[in-house]
Amino acid sequence: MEEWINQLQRNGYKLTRPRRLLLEYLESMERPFTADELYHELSRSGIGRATVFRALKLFLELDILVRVHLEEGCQHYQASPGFPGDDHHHDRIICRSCGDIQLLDQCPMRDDVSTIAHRSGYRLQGHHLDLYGICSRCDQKTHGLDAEE
Amino acid sequence: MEEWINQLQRNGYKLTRPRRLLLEYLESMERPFTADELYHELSRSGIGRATVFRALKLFLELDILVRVHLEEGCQHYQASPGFPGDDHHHDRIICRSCGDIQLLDQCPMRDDVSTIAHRSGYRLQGHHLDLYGICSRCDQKTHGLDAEE
DNA sequence: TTCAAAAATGATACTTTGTATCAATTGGAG
DNA sequence: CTCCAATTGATACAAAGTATCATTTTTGAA
Ligand SMILES: [Mn+2]
Ligand SMILES: [Mn+2]
Ligand SMILES: [Zn+2]
Ligand SMILES: [Zn+2]
Repeated sequence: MEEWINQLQRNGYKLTRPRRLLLEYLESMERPFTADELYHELSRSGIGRATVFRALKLFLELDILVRVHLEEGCQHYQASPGFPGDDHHHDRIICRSCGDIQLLDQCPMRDDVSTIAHRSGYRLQGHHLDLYGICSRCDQKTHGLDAEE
Repeated sequence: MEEWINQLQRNGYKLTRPRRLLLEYLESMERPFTADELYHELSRSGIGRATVFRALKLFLELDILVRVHLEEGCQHYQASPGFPGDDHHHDRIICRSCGDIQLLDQCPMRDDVSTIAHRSGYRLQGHHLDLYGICSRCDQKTHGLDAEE
């Protein structure tokens, strides 16, 4: 929270009432949410729809939020599990049951990715990786289902 | 094309005039396109907007198309560089300049991904990987830019 | 070849997600 | 405190996609 506020101000953005409310809500939400959810939750406080979308966009840029590409589309967001301002290299693991996201503590890419890319005629710049699975919490509830890989 | 039509009928879908036109267009398009582009191109032939979206969805499911998550959103599509009906494990490399997509000939994941996931408390089910870079064709045009990793 | 059932279509209206505009408000540097 | 750039909320709009439904096609069995 403090970190988020610093992140805002460090980049020259003002800490406004709407933004503070949004950050507070964010802090209390452990699970992914949609823009709509956020809006309906906070519109009581007088926050406008446009402001919600503006803030989401800004928070994504500042790495305060991450977007979760669930199957249905791109409309879910979650507080970034990483630290704002780090190198933006976020390999993630996402729970297919509850949507929870964790950052991987190490990049599971082989050392020769660059070579593999080069075989396809590409000069490699970066990657985006999402692992999918079941988190331990959900695993306990649902017990023994499909495994792959 | 033949393969695509088989893929449709094998799964019990009818080969209709709109679908044939869409597949023909698909075949002729090497670069990613949007639903809108597709619609405006084919609406002259009397194809409805809803049909275009229905077909896109179907073709994605049948692995005839892939969706490209370019920065702006999820709205681009391209003929699948893989074979319909294969194992659906498509690690890709995408050109940041022209949007071209190639499938990787091998999975660049380390052998111990599963273990890495387990350290985060997850039972691993699969992954989605996109490498980003510059294809050789674009590389020749734009010459010497930013490299990462 | 005909023909009926199921699948698919196109028109239309609607929803969701997001952006542009703009007058009114406010945060925060000085 | 004051002032101005940044931000806001309202409104209108656009893009992306879905639900409904009466009409048309496809296909396969007779
Ligand atoms: Mn990585
Ligand atoms: Mn892989
Ligand atoms: Zn979970
Ligand atoms: Zn290229």
